[in-house]
Amino acid sequence: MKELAKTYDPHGLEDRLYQKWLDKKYFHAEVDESKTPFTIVIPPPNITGQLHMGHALDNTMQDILIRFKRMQGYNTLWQPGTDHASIATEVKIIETLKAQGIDKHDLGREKFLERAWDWKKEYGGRIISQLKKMGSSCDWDRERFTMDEGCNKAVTEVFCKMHEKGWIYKGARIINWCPVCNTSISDAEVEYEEQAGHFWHIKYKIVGEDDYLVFATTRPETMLGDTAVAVNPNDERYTHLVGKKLFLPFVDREIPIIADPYVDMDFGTGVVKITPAHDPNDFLVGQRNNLPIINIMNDDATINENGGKFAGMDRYAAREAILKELDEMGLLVKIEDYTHNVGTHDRCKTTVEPLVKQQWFVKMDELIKPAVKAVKEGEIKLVPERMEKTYFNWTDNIKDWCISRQLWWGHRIPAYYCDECGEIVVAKSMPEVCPKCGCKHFTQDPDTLDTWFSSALWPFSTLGWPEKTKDLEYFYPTDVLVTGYDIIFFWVIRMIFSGYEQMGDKPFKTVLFHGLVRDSQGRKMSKSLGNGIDPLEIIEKYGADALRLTLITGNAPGNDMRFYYERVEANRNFCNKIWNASRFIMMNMEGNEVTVPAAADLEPVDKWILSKLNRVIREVTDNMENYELGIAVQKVYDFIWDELCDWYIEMVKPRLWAKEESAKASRNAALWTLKTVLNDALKLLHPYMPFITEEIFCTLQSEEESIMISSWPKYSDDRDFAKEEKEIEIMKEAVRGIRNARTGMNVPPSKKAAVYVVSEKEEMRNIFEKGKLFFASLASASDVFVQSDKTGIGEDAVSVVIANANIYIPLAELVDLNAEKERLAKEQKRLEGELARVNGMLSNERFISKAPQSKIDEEKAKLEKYTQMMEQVKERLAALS
RNA sequence: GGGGUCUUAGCUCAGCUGGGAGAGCAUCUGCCUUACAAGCAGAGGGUCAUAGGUUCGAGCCCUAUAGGCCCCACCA
Repeated sequence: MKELAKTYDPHGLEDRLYQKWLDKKYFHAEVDESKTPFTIVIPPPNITGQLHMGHALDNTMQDILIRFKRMQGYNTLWQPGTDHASIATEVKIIETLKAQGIDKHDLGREKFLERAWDWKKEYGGRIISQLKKMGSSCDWDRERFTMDEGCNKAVTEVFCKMHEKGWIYKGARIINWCPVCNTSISDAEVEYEEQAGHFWHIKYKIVGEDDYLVFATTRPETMLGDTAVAVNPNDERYTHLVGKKLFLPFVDREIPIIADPYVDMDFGTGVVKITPAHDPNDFLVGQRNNLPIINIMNDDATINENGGKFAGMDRYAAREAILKELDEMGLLVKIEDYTHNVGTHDRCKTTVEPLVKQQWFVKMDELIKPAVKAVKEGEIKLVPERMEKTYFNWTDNIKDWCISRQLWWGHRIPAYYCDECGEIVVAKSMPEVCPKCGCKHFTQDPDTLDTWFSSALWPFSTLGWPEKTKDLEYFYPTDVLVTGYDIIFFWVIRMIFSGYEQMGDKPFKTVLFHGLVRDSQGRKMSKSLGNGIDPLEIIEKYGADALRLTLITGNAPGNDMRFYYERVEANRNFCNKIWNASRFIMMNMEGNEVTVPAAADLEPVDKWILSKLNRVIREVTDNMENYELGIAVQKVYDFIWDELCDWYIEMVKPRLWAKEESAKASRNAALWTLKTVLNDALKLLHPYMPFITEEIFCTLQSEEESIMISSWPKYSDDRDFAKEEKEIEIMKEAVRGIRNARTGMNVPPSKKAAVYVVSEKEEMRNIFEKGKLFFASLASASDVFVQSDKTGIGEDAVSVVIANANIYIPLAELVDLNAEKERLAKEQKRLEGELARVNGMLSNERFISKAPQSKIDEEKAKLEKYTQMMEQVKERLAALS
């Protein structure tokens, strides 16, 4: 047998085992009709990205599920890949170019894209290698990219199909514009941020009258684009003015006073200036009232030619200039401080400018219906369930999705414009002839698609769609999607409606959400704060298993968690604990051929631990099936550390030490039990801690080639030993009592003493008789005497009361009678409390009549036990006084 | 404005369908007991935010209140 090193050192070991798994192709999945598939598609990380704690958590969860199901015998596929992340990547490349003094536009589209692909080559692989460090068992042979040939094909296919259906259209709508990134963005990409601003009260002169109309605005520069001023139709203050005109300064335009219900009479002056080109609400008012739309801004948010003398100024400079002039003209009535929410671009934090522009949109009203139905009817399950509220909140207020981006890195929109007549042709490739004018020259739409357009197709595009592949037929729909709740709108919903629309079926059965990993102070980890913790550093220092365990324990699905080094350390210590326990077991197996013991050779302790393990297997499996990953691993942790290491191994030591021939069968039974329990415990732990479990497993039994393809342990009725479990729990209680009493008396562990177990019940005497050997060792006893009365025991002994037995430790020279009385008095008080509680319950008639019988029986048993113990304590106290 | 979520031991958090409050870390006391001091044995520490309600029984279910966090919408 191989030997394990003396302390656990993850270095070297992790890379070696990961390479072994790769070499053996354990991660690879092929269609196999004889097996049930279990599929997870990875949320593709951005090629700009480095592995951060969020990825670490996300991928650990996926790997746990995949490894669990693989061991259960499913044909598991974890489909990996990366995302081109159009805007994020483009921004990064522009930055790099800028550092070299190159402007994107000078470089030109083609050269720029060459650079982008270079970038992909250089950094696309980085995150993948980092995922491997985590132990992720993805099928790397199937690695995909959102802009590879297959995904491109899927994107084009979807675009054309949906356009044909009329669900993708081009139109001039008000969209969110980022003047820094120079592109439109979707509603989901706008982040609202509270900012201190001002509320400027301005007045316009009423045409033909000597009067003015006062209104307030937070963005005075947009006045250049005003095409009306609105009041509420029910506002009697202004009814007489509706239909009249106002004079708009600077641009010398007369604009109407209109009535529209959008205006809130109680807010401000009850008058709103209407700028249809630069405000979403105003745009709607404009549509209702047929107002002209006057765009006053260029793409970089400077004022355009429609802004008269302010043309060319930046939006904020124009604001200052306009205010100054209005003030000079006496039109600025007052300035209020005002805090309001300002929309910013989530990527660059620039204040977005609502603009009216021609863009491509996805019509959402019909598309969303199956996605709503699926979640409502439980076809798709969200874990935790409360995420459904968030989901429906979005679907209930869905707006059309602006999908065109004025970027270069991404899927170019398959729309072609006839150079002659401007006819738009949407097609999979450049059309030959214009259907309208017969011309043969086309120009493709320069815009690209929102990066989420392609990731929405990820669950089926990666399996070969639009081709009807076997993979698609076999692995789709996938089983679980694991992701953060922060991208539920961006990605989860869009995958769901895309799945139903393109595949006619859900993309996955369950969505398992996790929260954010925060720093120890609860702050988001971010570059600007510099509080990010690099998972690779943690792996370097503590090992991937310790990191994985830290990310999974002590937090519930969908909840944010804080990251503490102390917790990683504690989990590293657990690694060491398993390592050493395994080392101990193997040391003792050395030179012994361990065989399956005869049933009669198994001692009660052996049955006790087997029975405990059996239950842990059932519970852990249940928890994992229900995605309670943290609870599950906590149970394995407790089982290994508390039951196996702190109790069972200690109980079994004397049997392992015994060298006489007559003890051989017992030693073999102990060794077999140790090996069996360790083996199954390792299996239960493997999904969480793949490296250490593999290393030990392979050392422990050379006949199996890897734990990751071994079978998941199963609960078995044959391993349910209720009687032995009870017996050993009684002995544990006795041991604890003795240790407690000894500590209370300040007896050092080195000081051994005889222990007398006195019980009138033969059953009790048998239990202790059978466990005498380990009982002596655990209770620091020089000798253990099991007897039915107090023969040979002096009164000056420490006594420990357990149900149906009294344990005496004669330590004449050490016993302080007063302390002993005090200890017993304390015990008496505790029992009094217990009895009061039990009696209270049992004397409550409504409890007796309404509580289930099992609960009543339970309480009755307790009453009996405590009554009996109380008698003994009283007796003992009487004897001492 | 709408919705969600949290408030449990000094700290960070678990606690599944209601049936005697748990973990890790920290603190205190003993132990280098031949797997492990990254360890072992023990101890202290909680009116489970507050107030009501449902129930034989509430940390868990319902209502209200207070405070924290988050999401969505956004009154110009």
